[in-house]
Amino acid sequence: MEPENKGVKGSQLKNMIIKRLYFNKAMSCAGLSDLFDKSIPSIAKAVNELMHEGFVVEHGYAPSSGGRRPLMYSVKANAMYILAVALDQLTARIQLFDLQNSAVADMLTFELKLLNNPDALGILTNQINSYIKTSGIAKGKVAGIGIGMPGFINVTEGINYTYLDANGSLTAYLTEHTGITTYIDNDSSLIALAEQKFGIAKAQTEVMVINLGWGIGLGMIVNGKLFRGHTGFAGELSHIPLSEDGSLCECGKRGCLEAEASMLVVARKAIEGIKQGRITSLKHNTNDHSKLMGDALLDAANNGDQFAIELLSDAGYKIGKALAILIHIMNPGTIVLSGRGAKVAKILMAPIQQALHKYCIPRLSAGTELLVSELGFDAELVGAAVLVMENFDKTVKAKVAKAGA
Amino acid sequence: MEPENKGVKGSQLKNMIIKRLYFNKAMSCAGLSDLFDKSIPSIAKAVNELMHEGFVVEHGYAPSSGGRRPLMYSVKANAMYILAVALDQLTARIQLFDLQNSAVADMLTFELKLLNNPDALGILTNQINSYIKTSGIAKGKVAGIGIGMPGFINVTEGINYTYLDANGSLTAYLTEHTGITTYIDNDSSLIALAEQKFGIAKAQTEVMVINLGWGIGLGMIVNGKLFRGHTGFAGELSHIPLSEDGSLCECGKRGCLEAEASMLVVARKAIEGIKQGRITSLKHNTNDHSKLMGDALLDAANNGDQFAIELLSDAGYKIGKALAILIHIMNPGTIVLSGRGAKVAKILMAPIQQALHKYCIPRLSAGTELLVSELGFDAELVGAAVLVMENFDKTVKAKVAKAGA
DNA sequence: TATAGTTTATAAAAATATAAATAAAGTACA
DNA sequence: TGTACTTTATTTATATTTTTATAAACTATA
Repeated sequence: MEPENKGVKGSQLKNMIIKRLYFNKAMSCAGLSDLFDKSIPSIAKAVNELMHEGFVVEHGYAPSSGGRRPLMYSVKANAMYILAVALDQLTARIQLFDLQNSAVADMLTFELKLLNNPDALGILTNQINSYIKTSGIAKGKVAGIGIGMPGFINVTEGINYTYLDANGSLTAYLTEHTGITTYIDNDSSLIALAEQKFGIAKAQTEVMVINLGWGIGLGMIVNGKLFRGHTGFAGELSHIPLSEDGSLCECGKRGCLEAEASMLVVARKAIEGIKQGRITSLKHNTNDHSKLMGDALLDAANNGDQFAIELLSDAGYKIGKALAILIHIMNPGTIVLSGRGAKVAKILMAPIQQALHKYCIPRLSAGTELLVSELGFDAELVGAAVLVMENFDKTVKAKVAKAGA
Repeated sequence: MEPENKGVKGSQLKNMIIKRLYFNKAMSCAGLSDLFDKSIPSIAKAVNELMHEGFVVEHGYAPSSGGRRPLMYSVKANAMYILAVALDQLTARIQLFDLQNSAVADMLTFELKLLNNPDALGILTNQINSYIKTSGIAKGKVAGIGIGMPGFINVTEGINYTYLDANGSLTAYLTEHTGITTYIDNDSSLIALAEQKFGIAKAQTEVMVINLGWGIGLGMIVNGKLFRGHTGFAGELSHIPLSEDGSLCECGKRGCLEAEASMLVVARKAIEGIKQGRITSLKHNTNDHSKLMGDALLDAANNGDQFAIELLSDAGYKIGKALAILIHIMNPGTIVLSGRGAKVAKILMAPIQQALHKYCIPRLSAGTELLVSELGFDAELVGAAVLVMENFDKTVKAKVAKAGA
């Protein structure tokens, strides 16, 4: 009936090629042929069409590997754009990227309280719309919106059961009110995705990414893909029973990692210590609010404050014990320390390694590399952009407005 | 050059269909078309060829779902056979199955010590060859040999680094000396595979299978597939740090699950208890050997012996604590208690559930079903057969001798 | 510096798979 | 009981994809 449905299969191959060229810098027809298990003529045809449509450009010749040099192709950076959104409990960040993950507009940061805030969704929608308008980029050229946020999320339905109640699917709501296909996922999952696609764990297939925030999150890459478990709760590292006699956790149990080693708990310990007269540069920080103290504490530790380092080392050892358990079960190739706390990761490394030596079978810990994120605080935004392109080959919808020369 | 290479793609589709019909009892052309994303004519052609070749037979009409009833097809049971081998430290089992997993020859059981036994591989090879000969089945009709065994195994290379040194690839050796393509895998992994394909966890995608043997093994099904981790050590549940002050484990650490709750440890505790004069029916069992005591203990518990039940309950509670950790990290849909100890699983269930209540976040344990294996001791053999058919679509080799009417 | 061997690219012919049309066999409901 | 709607199966014409052959560009080696 509809003529635009013709050749859906062919256009799917083209979408797969765009997606691949987004993740890899450049590829040859031969490489794509191997990857997709399609003949070289088929790939060449699709690539040529994509060039004419303005999505792909030639990228020069790669060095020979013993024969004729392959002509490389890469995606045209400004053929499409991706809107990335990163939310935490209090703050929202919005950033527009091109297809080479370069920012094409200044990042927008604004306060957005998620908990018990019925206005939050409306504010977010307006901010997204006005941000795109200000950027001067046509909506038709935005491939999608990716959103990372805390809470328990049903990815396929696009529902966050904890925050931003949209009376149904949050992504459906945003897709309708922005005119751009929207995807959401858990913040820790997106950080993991970013680290595996563009970060320190690039191309690794078994990666555990620790999101050191106010809580302790875990994003799991299993078999090269995000793993969420049967009901979406996988990676609840923060509430495994670590010790019998630990302090009481908000979840009602004792000895949880989060109740012993999260940045929030460390900050509270700092406040307590100061009240009891501990000598520390944090003393001058009269602020009694845990989260502000947390930020101050991280900086103090990096500046050599002994009390701050002591508190972090204690937390690190406990994190290490949890990682030992994780290594035994998952045998990951890589563990990445990421998130807000990544900036003190170097201080955490020593006690973590110490705990791994004590609690890990050597042949197991030997197979796992412990690394610190280089993306840092940007990881969640990058992950949100990745989320959009991860879904790009599944989009059956009409392709983004023709790219033009 | 070689004409038999022609149509490899088409024959691969046919192998995929045979594999699918091995796992599902019967399927229609429409169903296969959906599954493989191929057109119905393509599937119909392949199915008809397979019928003429004697691999597939009609299986009657399925009930209508609102339209014309689909004609179902199933694999011809005696078109091919599978040789399954299950090894533990001391005993070997060999069994020949048809494509409907029915035994077509009596099971062969014989002593085979794996540790420090240079003759083991030769004996096993001879036993396999003579078993097939005795069965009267032509070697050309055996699709493959699947072997499950303890030890650290490199599946792709077919090497067991712990036992049965073949001076290289064990599977290559056996393939050469039997003339039948051979595959090996870890015993716990194969038990998991069996439970997911033909056991209590059929068609589940996130399954953790506990192999309650002399040690405590874990086979992991993630995303519907066996998961082995980055270097093949995933699922080392038995050596995670459970408590700070537990007894010393063979691995050199303290508080490991295996040192607290394995059947071997429970048996040792029983021997000790008897020496200290505990009242128990096991008293009459003068045997001081842990493994024999273990078997006696399982039976005594099932017969209501209070001392045996007490020991097992204690072990069960510790296993439950470990499962709580596993649930937090993996969020599996199903946990199956399988292996040698499965016959006392009902006794273990109560203390395990008790531990889960104590150590698990409710919304997590609510998503996981705890089940007892129905395959029992046969699981490893079934898993070994499954292993062969799992690889059936990857076989590029000349197909098994024509099935004939 | 030839020569043989690789790898990549392109154009034609050949093989293959799919969509569309049609038929067959059933359900659901007025 | 008949009509409309589904689902499955088969045939044919069409479209697509892959071989195959050929050429081009480069490496390695005698």
